Amino acid sequence: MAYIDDIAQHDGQTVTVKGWLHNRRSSGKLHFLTVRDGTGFIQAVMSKATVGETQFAQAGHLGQETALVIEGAVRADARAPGGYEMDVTALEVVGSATDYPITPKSHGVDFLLDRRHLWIRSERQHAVLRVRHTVINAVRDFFNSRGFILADTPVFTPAACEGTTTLFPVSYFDTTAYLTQSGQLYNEANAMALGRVYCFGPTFRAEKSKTRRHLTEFWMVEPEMAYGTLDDAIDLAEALITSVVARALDERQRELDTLERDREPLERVRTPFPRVTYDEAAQILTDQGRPFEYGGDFGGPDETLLAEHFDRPVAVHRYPAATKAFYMKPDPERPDLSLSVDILAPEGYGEIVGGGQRLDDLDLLLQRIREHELPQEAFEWYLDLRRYGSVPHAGFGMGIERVVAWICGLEHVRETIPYPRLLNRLTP
RNA sequence: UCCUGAGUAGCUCAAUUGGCAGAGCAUCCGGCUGUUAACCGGAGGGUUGUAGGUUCAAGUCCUACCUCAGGAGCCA
Repeated sequence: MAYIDDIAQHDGQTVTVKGWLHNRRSSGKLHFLTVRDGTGFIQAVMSKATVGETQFAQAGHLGQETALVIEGAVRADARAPGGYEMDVTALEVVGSATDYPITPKSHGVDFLLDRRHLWIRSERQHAVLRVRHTVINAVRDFFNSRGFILADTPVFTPAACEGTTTLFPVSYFDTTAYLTQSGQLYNEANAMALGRVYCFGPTFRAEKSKTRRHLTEFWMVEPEMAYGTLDDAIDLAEALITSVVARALDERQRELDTLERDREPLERVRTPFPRVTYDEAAQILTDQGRPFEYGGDFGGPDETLLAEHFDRPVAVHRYPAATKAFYMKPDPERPDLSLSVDILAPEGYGEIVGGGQRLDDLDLLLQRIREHELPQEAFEWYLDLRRYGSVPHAGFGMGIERVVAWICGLEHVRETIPYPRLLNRLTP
């Protein structure tokens, strides 16, 4: 028994591989069977002279995705796509397959998404999901090695936390709960308890967005640091992004090749990142002749234009307070600005990080809650954090799917998660 | 919610001015001892998204609806 991924260790040996038939080509008295086992792909060569007439004929009728076990000798061969191939001595069918819908030719997005449970068997999807795996592990290792404590926040949240328009309501016994759209508020409580913390889980937004950057269910990692400042948050985000990209480049070369990803832009991702204020960013856009109203948030095309100015991710900080959430701390030198930051990925992948320093003053926070017309009673527990030993603190959220889409060079974030949830798609 | 575009064979797409419904792949049959989305020969496969309308004649023109895609707003 061997896995294709480490087939090179078995050169010259006879091994058994358990997998599925990915593709088949025939040439008279030879069958070329591309077999996949989840770890990789290998070409198995079956000769009529070796296996005999009956088995050879049977193998000629195997459908794509037939589950099978093959036995054969491993041999290095320059003609084989993976550098190695197997000379088949025995083949056993474990589960048959006929008329597999995803053929080796091209398919449309809708067709593939309807068959996402099968689509993930393809080579490109293997590559993307392996990169995702590496990104997630790199994120966890990054925080774990720096003394951050994983403290996950609830998925069910009570009513009316941040305005309900983008929240998914769910029936919760005799009341209504909402699926979380951020672990932010609980993260702050956790930071006051444990110092430096992070949460990492799915978040939900009922936004009616149909763009290549949006999912209704996506995974977000959110660190929060007690006694942290805006600059600390930017430093941390910069180090995190750099670390994750380096890890993907190091561990997933083969996958990035499969995806035909140009590695050069990723290799430029090193600290320090350029940092510009919102005002400076607005100036850049104005200089580019882009019609832009000062005081508003940047749109998708604005972000792309801004990112094109730099050779690596760019941190845009100090957005107008009016565009950001009620818990953002105002800049002491310019109270109309907030101590906030967005980090924009290159190549049009948009905002991958959003965060900042939080409001730690009780009276000002109460005022903001009133200004945003939020129900104070729902925030009493959050206000307690300012009543009992309030300290400066900062953090951010990073969207995993956007990071994976950027690293893989994909057109759309829907391929970065096994089962994407989109505006009009809840199945499979 | 708004803007733009697209729905034709299992899949990806053609079909000229409104005039016989086509190809490649997949499937089935046959051929080929080194194929790389193999190739070669043959066969089967259609309520042209749905419902109306105009016309001698509609895949093609008109109306409504449905589905999908891309984008805007909003966001990670």
